[in-house]
Amino acid sequence: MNFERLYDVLKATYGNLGKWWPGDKEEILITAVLTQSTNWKNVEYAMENIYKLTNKERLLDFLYKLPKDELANLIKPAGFFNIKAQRLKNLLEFFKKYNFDLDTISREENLRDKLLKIKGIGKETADSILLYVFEKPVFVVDAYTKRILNRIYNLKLEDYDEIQELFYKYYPKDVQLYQEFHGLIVEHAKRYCRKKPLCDSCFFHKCAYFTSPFLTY
DNA sequence: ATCCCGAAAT
DNA sequence: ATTTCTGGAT
Repeated sequence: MNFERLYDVLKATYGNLGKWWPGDKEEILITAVLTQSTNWKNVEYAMENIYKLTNKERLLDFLYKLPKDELANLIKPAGFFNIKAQRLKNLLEFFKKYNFDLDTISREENLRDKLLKIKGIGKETADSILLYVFEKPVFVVDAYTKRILNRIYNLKLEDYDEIQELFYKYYPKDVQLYQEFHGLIVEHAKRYCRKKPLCDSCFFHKCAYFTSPFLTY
């Protein structure tokens, strides 16, 4: 199967995921950190704890003012809570400089580089924020993306930027497309393309469009 | 390569 | 009981 058809096949399989990342912009900002190497259910538990003490309108300002150890206690179910509490503090400190005005931040030059300077915000988290919060046409690369490229196309790429360029080369820079594409990749990886792959029931295993000679699963 | 961490998924 | 989770820093 041609790489440029991957999106259509995934979409035909899993349907319309739309924006896929749940929550409003302020919420996505927080969950982008909480979900680092953590399953989504535990992120929901952490957000539930937070919303016992505040509401969506005051979310960012509330977390900014909350002492770090209290924040760590709230987000405990999300794991890595001490590190993530510090990372959220670092992130919120950056946003505080703009009075949490997302529209102003969105207009900043070299926003990706500015996000990457925040300790605890790596390429994947930065790009997730750019794509789902600021709605920039940035493709998010994650471990699932690497796994799927490896298993379906035998592309053993490790470099983040190189993988990102691959998607930019074959797909138009479109926010809706990238938002849904990343979601489709995650959903497919969670359901079938796991570390221990479920190839027997995987769609790609007997996909009529699949013609790669490098099928490894 | 290892640490950070709890909890779901298997 | 063990593995894995919408990573990043050291």
